[in-house]
Amino acid sequence: MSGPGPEVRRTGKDSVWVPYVPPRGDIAVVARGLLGARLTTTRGGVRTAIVIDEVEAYGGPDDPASHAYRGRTGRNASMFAPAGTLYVYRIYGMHWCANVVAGPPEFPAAVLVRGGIPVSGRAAMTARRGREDHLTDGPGKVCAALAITGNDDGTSLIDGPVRLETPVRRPDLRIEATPRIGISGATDRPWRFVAHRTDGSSLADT
DNA sequence: GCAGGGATATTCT
DNA sequence: GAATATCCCTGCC
Repeated sequence: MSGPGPEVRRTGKDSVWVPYVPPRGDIAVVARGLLGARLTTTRGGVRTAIVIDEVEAYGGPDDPASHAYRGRTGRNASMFAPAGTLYVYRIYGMHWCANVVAGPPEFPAAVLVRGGIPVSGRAAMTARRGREDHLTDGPGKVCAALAITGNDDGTSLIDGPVRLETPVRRPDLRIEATPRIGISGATDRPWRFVAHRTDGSSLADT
C-alpha cells in the first residue's frame, strides 16, 4: 500500500507528513493515505497521539455532502486554505470535528478524521474525556481527547499545534470503504474508509 | 449488543 | 423553523 504522498521527509523514526494533492484532486486517495498516520497535539508539554484508523473524504462544489458545496462561508473558510491546513468546525452545537485540508489550490476538499487508536498520552485523554474507554472512536471524541478546538482552525498540520506524522514504513492495511456517516446526499459514494491490519493485529502496534 | 432522546451552533429555507 | 460530517445516558434484548 502506498504512503500518503510521493515525497517523505524523514525525521528519525517518524517522518513529517507532506501534503499530497493527487492528480485531479482525488480527495478519496488522500483519505486512504491518511490511514495509519499519526495525529498529535502537545498541550502544556503533554503530548497526545493517535494512529488514524477511520476517515471520510469530502470534496468541493461537486460533493453535496461537503461543507463547501454551497461555496465559502465563515465556518468553512479553512477548506479553501492550502493543503496541509487544519479545518476544525463545531457540530450539533457541542462537539468539534477535525479535518485535513488537501485539495488543489483554492479547491475546497478535506478529510475528516473520524477515529483512531490512542498511542501516546492516554492519561491525558482519559482525563479530558472523563472515562477510560471509547477515547477516540468518533470524530468528536478525537477532538476531545486531543484537546482540539476551534482555536486550532486554520493552523498548519506541518508545524502548528496539531500535527500529522507518517510512519516511515506503513503496515499492510486492509481498507474497508463504506458510505459516509450522518449525511443525506451523495450516499452512493463510498468515501468512508476504515483500516485494519491484514494480520488482525492492532494498528497501534509497531 | 441496539434504539431512543436530549443538548444546541451554524447554515439555509 | 428545520436539518446537521455527534455523543452520552438510559432502557431493553
